[in-house]
Amino acid sequence: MPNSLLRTNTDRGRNREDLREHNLSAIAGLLHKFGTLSRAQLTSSTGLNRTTISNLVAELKDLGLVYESQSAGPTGVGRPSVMVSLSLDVVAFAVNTALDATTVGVVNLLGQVLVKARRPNPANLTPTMAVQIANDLIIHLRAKLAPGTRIVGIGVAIPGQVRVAEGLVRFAPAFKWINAPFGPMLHKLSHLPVFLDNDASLGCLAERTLGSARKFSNIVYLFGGTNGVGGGVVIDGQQLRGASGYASELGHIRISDSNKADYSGLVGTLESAVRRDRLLKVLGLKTANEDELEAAILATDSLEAIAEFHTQIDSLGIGVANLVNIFNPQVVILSGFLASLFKFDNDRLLEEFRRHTLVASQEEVVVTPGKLNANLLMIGAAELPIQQIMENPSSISEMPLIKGRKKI
Amino acid sequence: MPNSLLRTNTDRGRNREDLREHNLSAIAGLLHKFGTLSRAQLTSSTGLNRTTISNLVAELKDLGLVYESQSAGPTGVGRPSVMVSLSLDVVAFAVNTALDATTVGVVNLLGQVLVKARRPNPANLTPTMAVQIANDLIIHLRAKLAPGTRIVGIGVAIPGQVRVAEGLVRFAPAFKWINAPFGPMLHKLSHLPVFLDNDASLGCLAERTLGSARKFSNIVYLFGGTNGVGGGVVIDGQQLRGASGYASELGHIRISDSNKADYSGLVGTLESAVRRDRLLKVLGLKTANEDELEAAILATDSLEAIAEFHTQIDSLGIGVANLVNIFNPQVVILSGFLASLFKFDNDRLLEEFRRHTLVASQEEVVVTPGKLNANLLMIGAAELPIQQIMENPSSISEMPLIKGRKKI
DNA sequence: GAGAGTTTGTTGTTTGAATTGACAATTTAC
DNA sequence: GTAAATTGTCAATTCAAACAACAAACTCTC
Repeated sequence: MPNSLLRTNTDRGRNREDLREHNLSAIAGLLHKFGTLSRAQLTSSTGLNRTTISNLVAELKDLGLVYESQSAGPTGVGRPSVMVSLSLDVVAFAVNTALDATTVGVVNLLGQVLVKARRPNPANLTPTMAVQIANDLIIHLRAKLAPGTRIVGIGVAIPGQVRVAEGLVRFAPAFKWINAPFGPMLHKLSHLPVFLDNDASLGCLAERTLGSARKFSNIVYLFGGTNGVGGGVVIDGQQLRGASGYASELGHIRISDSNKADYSGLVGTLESAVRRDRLLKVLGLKTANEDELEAAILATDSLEAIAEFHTQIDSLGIGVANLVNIFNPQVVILSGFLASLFKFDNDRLLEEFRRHTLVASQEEVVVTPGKLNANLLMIGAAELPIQQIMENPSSISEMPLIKGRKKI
Repeated sequence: MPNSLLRTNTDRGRNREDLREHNLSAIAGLLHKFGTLSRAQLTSSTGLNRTTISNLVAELKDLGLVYESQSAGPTGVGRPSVMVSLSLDVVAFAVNTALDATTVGVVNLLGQVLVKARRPNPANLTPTMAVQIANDLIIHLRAKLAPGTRIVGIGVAIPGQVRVAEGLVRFAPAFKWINAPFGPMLHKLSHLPVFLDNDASLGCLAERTLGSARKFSNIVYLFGGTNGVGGGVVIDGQQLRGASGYASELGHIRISDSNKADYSGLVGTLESAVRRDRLLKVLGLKTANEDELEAAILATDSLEAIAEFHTQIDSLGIGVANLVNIFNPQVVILSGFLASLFKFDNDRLLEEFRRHTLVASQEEVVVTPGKLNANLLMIGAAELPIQQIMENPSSISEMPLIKGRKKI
């Protein structure tokens, strides 16, 4: 008897409905990646017939997911093709529950952050309080949405390990949460679909959607922040999540015999060797935001500081090398203060990286800093419900619509 | 304009033909995983209609990929369902080009190795010679195949890095090959579809098909052999290959500050710390096959040997921990002499592993030795062309068929 | 052991998503 | 201004899956 553990979606049969949904999804996905495309481009990209594209686009239009417009400039010989774009009236809420504050943003399908709201968190934040604050901010922002706006759900970035499928925060050291059912709780209050993921994984998703990884489908992403080093991995366009959703804990791979511990108590790890607090210390800073820290790193001429940079860069090089050997990605993105270290001396980092990788694996890899900063997690978190819609376009009709007379 | 780098198969539209092929593939895939299944089980597993299953199975039967039979025992209330099984007349060639010899086997869709042939390799084996030897053995075995047998292709296990999509051996240190187009060369001689992959990845594939990983779809596999430590990874049922096919070089992740080099010249890696030659040395052996080595490991009471085992086990524990943090798999399979070390003291290995993993990630992981030994690479290599057929069942009609009167 | 109840296989019919073919619309090239 | 090229649209066609109805083959009950 087939075991549920084993049954994957490739084993499931498909019917005509699935076929239709897949093709709608293919169009939505192309538009999400490339922005506006002509119906002719959709035809050649999907390999479907002109008539079919026409039909599918009409359905997406009825669903309110896309709109059509005349092509602007000259398009060459022949009748100009109709341009298709993702609707601007469809948005997702992005929630970032961080140590100091909760931020909620409204993000549209293009990844543009339309509005943000922020509220400081009290000390000893409990899951219940965090969910309450997030929901308050959502209600606040929701009231501002224009009539005709469709809400597709909530994406939440959590600094910790998340069981993605259940929306469970398995362990968040910053808050000392263990097994907090954040997703179901927020759903109960908001009555919206809620999706959770680890913050570093969402940073990766953001860079993939709008940042340095846009052109790639095999990506390793490393983020260095105040809570340590996290990571995200994309394999053939799919986010690596693992069996329970805990995968891509790239900061906790052991790279050294050292007994220095990281924020989770593991010794000799990448996170224990590449530390923001030690950078602040050698630079004589107490606190600094990302830009300030980077400016200080690039400006200093303290030998002690530079020695510390070198040590950390070497460790980072080893970490990157390990990940390249393991994943053979097209691109490695360094974000947060890791990007600053890279900018300080990228030659040194690349040299150390090359020294520890197999020749073949390092051939075509690009190591590059991240492009997004300010709204990184907003974009990444919003991407979770947005991806859901892209995979299942017709489900948008069940999502809440802001009522009232639509402005023209 | 859509960039070819970005266009994935999810962007491509599907038509009725694709739908049909997917459903044929779903049935073939289920049979490949579970062996014989009834039409009723296929109906519930795929979610398709009885009529449709009947129709699809009939087509697979016409293709010669499956056969039907009466159910043997009692099946409960109601009319007994017809049993469907994969045909026994469809085979693949498996080639293992190793340092000492080339082995070719004939493997059926059930993963059973029907015949094998082996020829010692000369010293300084060139790619041309290796391909020639493999093809000779294939011709030899092909002559023995019964009339009515369908050949679906050749799978080749290579000890080195392989650009899978092109069938190129990028680097094989054992033979000192660089950029050998093994796949195209063998195709030219044999006129059969040829698929190459790294040997450790194929070991993983074999354990997944018939061994310890059968029930899992998120797998980390580590193999220790005479050429060092290799690995394979399966994520949501898909083999990890990376951008070029070089991924899952798990032996070359750096875990220590040590300057000891591995077989590829990288220092401080898992492969440099867990070494078969040092095991042989402390055991006073010159050579040993897998079984002999394992027996010696489990039998010795030399304190020096045990100390070496402990050192290697600790390193292995760290390596496994890193991989669990990165991949969050359901199972970690240790194969080759790594399995012997595990059997020597699994408690020590598991303890070291747990000490270096995050609590959540280690929760449900099973660490276990591999189950297959003798025909590991035969099964894994054959799986490459077989998977191709499972994904594209109707393509089997273009594969060569042994002519003559079929025996009954 | 006969009949009720259950499950599966089969046949003819229906449904609907993609395709095809023909023609109209709109641009560029000469 | 006409030819060539490309795209949009409409009616008709195709065919894979589903549906409805019935036949077949089993178990269970009395």
